[in-house]
Amino acid sequence: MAASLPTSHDDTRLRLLRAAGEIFAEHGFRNATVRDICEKAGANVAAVNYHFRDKSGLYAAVVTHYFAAAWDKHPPDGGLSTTALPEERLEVFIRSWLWRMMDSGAPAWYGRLMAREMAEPTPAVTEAIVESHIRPHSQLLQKIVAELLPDAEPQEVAMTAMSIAGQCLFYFHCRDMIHRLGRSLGFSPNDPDQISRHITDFSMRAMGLNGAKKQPARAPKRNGHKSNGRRSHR
Amino acid sequence: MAASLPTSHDDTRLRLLRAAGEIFAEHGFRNATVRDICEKAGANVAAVNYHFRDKSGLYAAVVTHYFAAAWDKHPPDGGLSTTALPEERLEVFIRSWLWRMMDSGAPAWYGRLMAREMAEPTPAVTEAIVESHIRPHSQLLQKIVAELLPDAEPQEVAMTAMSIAGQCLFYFHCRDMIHRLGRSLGFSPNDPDQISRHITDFSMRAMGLNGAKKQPARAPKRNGHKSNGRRSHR
Amino acid sequence: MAASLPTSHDDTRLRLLRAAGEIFAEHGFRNATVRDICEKAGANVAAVNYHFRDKSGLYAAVVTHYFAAAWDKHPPDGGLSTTALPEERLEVFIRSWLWRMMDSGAPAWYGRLMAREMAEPTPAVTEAIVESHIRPHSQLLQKIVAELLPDAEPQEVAMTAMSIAGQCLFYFHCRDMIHRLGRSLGFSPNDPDQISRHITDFSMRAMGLNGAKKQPARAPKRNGHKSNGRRSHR
Amino acid sequence: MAASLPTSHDDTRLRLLRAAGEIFAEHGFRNATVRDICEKAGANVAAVNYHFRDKSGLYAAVVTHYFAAAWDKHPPDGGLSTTALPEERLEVFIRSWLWRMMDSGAPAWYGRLMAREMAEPTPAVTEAIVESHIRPHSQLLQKIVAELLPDAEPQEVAMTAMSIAGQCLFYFHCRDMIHRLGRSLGFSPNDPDQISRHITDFSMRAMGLNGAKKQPARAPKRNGHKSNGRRSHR
DNA sequence: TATGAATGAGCCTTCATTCAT
DNA sequence: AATGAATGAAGGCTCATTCAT
Repeated sequence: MAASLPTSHDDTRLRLLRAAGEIFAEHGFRNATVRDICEKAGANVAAVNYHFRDKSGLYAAVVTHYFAAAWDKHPPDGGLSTTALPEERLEVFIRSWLWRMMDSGAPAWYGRLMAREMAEPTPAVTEAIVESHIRPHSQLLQKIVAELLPDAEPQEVAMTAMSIAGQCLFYFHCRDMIHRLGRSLGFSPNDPDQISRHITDFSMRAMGLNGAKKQPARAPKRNGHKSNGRRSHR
Repeated sequence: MAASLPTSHDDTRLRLLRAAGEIFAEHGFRNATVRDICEKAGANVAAVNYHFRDKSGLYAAVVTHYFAAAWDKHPPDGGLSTTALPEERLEVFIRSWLWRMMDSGAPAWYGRLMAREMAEPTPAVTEAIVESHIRPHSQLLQKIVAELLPDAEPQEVAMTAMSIAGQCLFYFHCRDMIHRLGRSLGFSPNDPDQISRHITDFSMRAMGLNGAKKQPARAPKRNGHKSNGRRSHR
Repeated sequence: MAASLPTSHDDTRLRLLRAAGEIFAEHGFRNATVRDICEKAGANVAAVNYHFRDKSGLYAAVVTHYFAAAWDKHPPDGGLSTTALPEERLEVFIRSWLWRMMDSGAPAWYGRLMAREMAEPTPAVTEAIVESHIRPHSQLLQKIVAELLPDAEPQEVAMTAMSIAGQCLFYFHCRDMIHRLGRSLGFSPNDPDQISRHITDFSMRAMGLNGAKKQPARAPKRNGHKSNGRRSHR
Repeated sequence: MAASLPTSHDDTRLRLLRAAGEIFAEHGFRNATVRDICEKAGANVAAVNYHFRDKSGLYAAVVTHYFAAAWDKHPPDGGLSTTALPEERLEVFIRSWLWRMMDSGAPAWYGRLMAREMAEPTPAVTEAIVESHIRPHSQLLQKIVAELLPDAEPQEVAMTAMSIAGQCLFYFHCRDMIHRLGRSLGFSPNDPDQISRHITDFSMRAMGLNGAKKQPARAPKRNGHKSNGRRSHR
């Protein structure tokens, strides 16, 4: 993960990053305490200020670090060429998004951090993330939708993209609520592949593009392997 | 809004509730300070303790108060009888939800508070709200969807409901992000009626129920339901 | 207990006195809160200030009230004439003291209040109590000792009186500690009559006055009835 | 005493301990304020939290510290071997106890703190002190008495020990009252050696062991035991 | 007469940060 | 390069008291 040999300096830095990831994700920026982070990282109280200048500095480092890691593991284009069919690219876009948010692997805090950033934006950090990741992500989705709806006006494209984004984010923003309502919902969705299938189908039909995959009840042509994180992309 | 001068008849309790609404909505529970709230309310620091026992007590009171106010102003059934057509009821459901979240009238903090509650749940408060409002709301949506898709399996109904909910909440959870991305989106949605029209159409088509109501220019059948509070502005 | 018909005014006053007695005894002056007292008394928060001007005023009233009550119930001279034998008067003095401190009847807080007053004197209150009760009490003991040791110098009389007083107070000041050490002590003394017998014998012997009652193991001539508080005196 | 100017080498921790000793002794646990202590110690308000975690933590540290210091300076056995004569050991036991309580040297707050602890026990602190000091102390006294009264039943031994302990503690628990009553007492005892002589003689006679040592003018056999710290003053 | 509402001072504690080494 | 010690600014809360009715 770190380039060159990890010196003891870099080591402490990394331990802080990891500990901070967990704690920020769990408690949010304000509620997390520097002391807890340092204790978890086995470092001195002053280490944060030393390595990251600031609590905010640490936070920014953490967010960008895990954002990058998650995007690296589950890229939005899934490795597909930009010339691939838009249907395919939409499916990959949605599935990778869900995986980024629900993956419980190393970059597990990506999701929680992103949610916190949205509910309680930290100006400087948000700024950086938006420009480096979120804006391109949003534009990629709009591009795909525009290709799928060549005749639609820009505003319709934008709103369609939002409808898709909304569906994806729902499983994340409302995960606690979903879990809480679980019983009366009848089931609790936790398989990114199943969810992405539903969202893709739902959205395709809504765009009037209900091709052959109309109502297949149980994802027929996508050999139903429980996707284990490190799929083929990249 | 524009709290005007707090008259002596104006209950301190009420002034606190109002001030706390604003401040909790803006800063969240932890970040908000009792001192700020009291100053804004023109009350003593101890007033919170006296009237609400606790900072948490005040918070709970604020949330339940504004939740109730918003639901009163924009009820999810819009006054429609349960025998009304499910298409109509879905439309009303979606529109009232958006209005609750985006209305800038008196219960303007409903939305922000709800978002905060979802991102950083306050166990006791959440519990109360879920049972009194959110669970019934969720069940109402599922009931409507079930009527629209009489042949669908429960799980499909549930996921369809989530797709609809996700679209509605998106405009709320991501409002800051939408605003920030504004330029590259081409437009910034802020008319609950317009948005609700899009979501309704999008979802109806996705359900295979694309009737004659495709693109009817401007809010088609907004006959007299309660959700007419503050409509014309902007 | 109250003279004349207890008006609702006097009634509240008395309820406050009783409630304050319990709470002051249990928590001490500072730790006791006006609110708790009022709540226990079923009175308004402002009642204390209304009836007793002050928290201190209430405290003074409570202490003097229960002091007087306890002395009324267990007077130091036990009703004995000043011409009675000093041996008898010493015995009565000691026994009544222990009863005042250990009686669990109505003036049960006498003891606890007195202890608190000694450990953490409240100047104004102490002043009053000392002059009205404690100084006369101390002088009575010295007078008895002086009669028992007619040849002793004043200083020896004084120190002998203190040795007697110390023994009496021990069972009170250290009651918690005695209880705590209970197991290793082998027994835990709680019978004022038994204790007073021991102290009297111990002190008489120390004064060289070991008359016929030397080592009677089990108080022979004091018909061993479990003294039930309201004995013959007064 | 006379804290002198706190040098920078002078540990903040120690300065806090000293300041807290004085203030806790004077005002008790609740009434003492962290601010006062820190101000007196020339330290920051947060220093208490840093070094002792808590106001309670500081208190516990203070009590145990001064307890240990006082016992070190005036040990209950005075350095005597357990094979020494019980008469001697009793005398030393009593005198060291009085010195611990009345010494105005460095561990001067021992007494006041102990008194407070007894009147208003702080569960956690008391627990520790009882087991480490008080219970052994109590057992030592009982052992000595048992040797002096080889034929007595355990209960008589116990009550005799309490009579001795009561006399010792009296000069301490009631020191304010003694001072207040001073005039009518004729003298005010403040010489631990004189007092201990009286208590020893009084108790020995009460036990029927009035040997030849009646009234030997001045501290008879104070051969080299540690309890010679600050003897000559006053 | 008696009270519910409101007050302001003050307390303990937490926390990010800095300083001296 | 890195740390343990120390700081100061708040923050939530409690409490006795007062005020208007």
